[in-house]
Amino acid sequence: MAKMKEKMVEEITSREVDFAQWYTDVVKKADLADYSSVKGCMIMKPYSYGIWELIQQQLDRRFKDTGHQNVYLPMFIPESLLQKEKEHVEGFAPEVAWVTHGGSAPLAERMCVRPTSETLFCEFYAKDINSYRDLPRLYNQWCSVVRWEKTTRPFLRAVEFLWQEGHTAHATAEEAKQETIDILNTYAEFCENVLAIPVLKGRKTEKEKFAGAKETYSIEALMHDGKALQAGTSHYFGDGFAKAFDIQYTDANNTMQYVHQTSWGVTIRLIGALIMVHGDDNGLVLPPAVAPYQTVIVPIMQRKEGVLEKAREVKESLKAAGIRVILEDSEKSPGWKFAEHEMRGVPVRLELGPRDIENGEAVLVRRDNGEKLTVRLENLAEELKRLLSVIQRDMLLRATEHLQEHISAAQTMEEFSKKLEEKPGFIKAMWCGEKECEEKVKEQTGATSRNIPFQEEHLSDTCICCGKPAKHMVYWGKAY
RNA sequence: CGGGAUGUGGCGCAGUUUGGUAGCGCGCUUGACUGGGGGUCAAGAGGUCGCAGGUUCAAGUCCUGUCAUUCCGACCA
Repeated sequence: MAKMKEKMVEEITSREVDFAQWYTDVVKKADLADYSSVKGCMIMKPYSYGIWELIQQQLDRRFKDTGHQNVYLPMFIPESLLQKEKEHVEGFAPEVAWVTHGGSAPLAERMCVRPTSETLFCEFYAKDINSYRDLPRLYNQWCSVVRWEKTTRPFLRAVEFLWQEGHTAHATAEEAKQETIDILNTYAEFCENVLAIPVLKGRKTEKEKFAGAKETYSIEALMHDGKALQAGTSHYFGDGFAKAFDIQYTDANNTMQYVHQTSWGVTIRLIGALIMVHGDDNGLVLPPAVAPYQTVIVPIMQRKEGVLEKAREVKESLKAAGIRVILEDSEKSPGWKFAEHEMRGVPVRLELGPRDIENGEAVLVRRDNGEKLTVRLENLAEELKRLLSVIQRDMLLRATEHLQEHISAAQTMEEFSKKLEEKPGFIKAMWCGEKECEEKVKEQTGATSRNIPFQEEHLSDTCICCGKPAKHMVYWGKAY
């Protein structure tokens, strides 16, 4: 592969210099988001919303294919409803926004703006489910939620953010558990095949579990700077919520039974992950599957007769072939256009000038590695489709390689700290299962338990922290 | 929520130390020449300095408060 040329965009801080600054620079320069006057609430501009729409479409199709249906529930939750499940309230109460007035009149009961909708779904399910014939209920909703976070960052942590939340009710625990795992697998497959982001699947420790859940599973992704990002979660609730909200059904033997539930979600944080996994010093790099524009046509000497006409013709033919394409026909110089669309991460640039037209060719330039190739105009759509799928594949390969290279194992706390320092990433280490040790590891190394994989390796017999017999192998890492 | 930094045309900044009525670059508008890596020239438009008080003859500059952004921690998707 051709080596990417040196950094060509001065406005973007280099990743090596200051990764955090690089991130905010990319968010701005790639035209993804802007700030609003409310702290932590951002404006998703057309470009980032376009990415979100592609994420939505492709995830939604997966949900529908597995029998899920979309619904929409209210954004307000009366305080008494939120209070019904004890652990759940305790987890969310500190960060909810309260509505206290309707117009100028104080409300009899204050309501919170949903931080998540378990309680609303439960209230609904209690009415909606009567018989075993009503089960399973496989609902999902696309909406925004509000959590009054203290520090915020675009896409990674906002006060209001877009997400999908699936809420399902099942007749048996086994079925609900299966749903939890199925969804986790769907998320992982989606991340890899659509976002080109490899993830580690596993179960969360007690400490990191969702408020009110029996079990929480997550997919964890590794950012370019070696920090971990929880990219999605799937929870198994057992019948805890069902008992708190009295969600019962009559089974085939005419006896009352509690349902078993799950919930699961991914958010616009995935856009943050895309930025931090694939981006480089020239800006964003988007995998073709979620690029609002997969190709940008840059005409050269567009005022010369025939150039723009040909460019438009090419655009239409690519569009007809199902490729998302944009024609950059502004009066800006070609160099400006190159840089601009590099910042925005458009996977392929198509250069078309008088010389190319005369030769019946076009120049294609890959965003991910800078490689240039010349293709015949008559094969363009076909070649481009092939190239886009190659890019999609190469991006996943590169990210997978980066992930593999940044997973290490540690036997002692000293080794743990040293490895985390020298090569930030995931650290595999044994753990006794005690919360105290988890906290101690965090205190001493800054790393938290990310998850426990389904296939655990046996690294040693004892806990890395206390030396007592180990129960699990845990992936640890510094997290966003 | 604690610690640091910042807020001045659309964007990035200077001016604040020593109060005297706002400046630069980019961008924008119009025109011409250009065009294969952020073009050139010319002519224009655009801001009372985050917001609210206060001190003063006079505040971008000093004081108090507040809001927002950003970085580092603690909390979370």
